[in-house]
Amino acid sequence: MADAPPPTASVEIEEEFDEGSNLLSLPEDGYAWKKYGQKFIKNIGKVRSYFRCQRSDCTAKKRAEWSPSNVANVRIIYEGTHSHATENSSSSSSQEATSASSVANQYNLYNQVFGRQNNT
DNA sequence: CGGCTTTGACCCGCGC
DNA sequence: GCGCGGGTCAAAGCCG
Repeated sequence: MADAPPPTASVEIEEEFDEGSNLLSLPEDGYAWKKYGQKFIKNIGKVRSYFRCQRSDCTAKKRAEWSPSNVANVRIIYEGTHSHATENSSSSSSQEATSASSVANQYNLYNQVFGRQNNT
């Protein structure tokens, strides 16, 4: 059986968020992501950020794409699969991908990409 | 002090 | 065959 997840999958899921709906609240999956690159794709006229799971056993990747003129509209693309549960250790049971309603804001993507909170 | 983040440069693949 | 784009890695800096 397919023990190892088929790396053939390019993009798993795409989610779109807009400020008017969630108001600067990226869907924190509860995973720890490490930004390893950011580039402006003129082909689509958008900025693309690349995130990777910090776990060594986790090959999951996260991609953030938004327009420089509309940073409120961010498209998150999840690539790969997580081999470990979320850091949000709540119910060590099943993590339903159906409702990822995690209110965990430990990682603010907006703070990572749009500008860290420089509070003095 | 450690950890994480950021930027630049380099590399490879594909298209024509 | 060459050029360009996209993607990744590395190093350094800063913050808590």
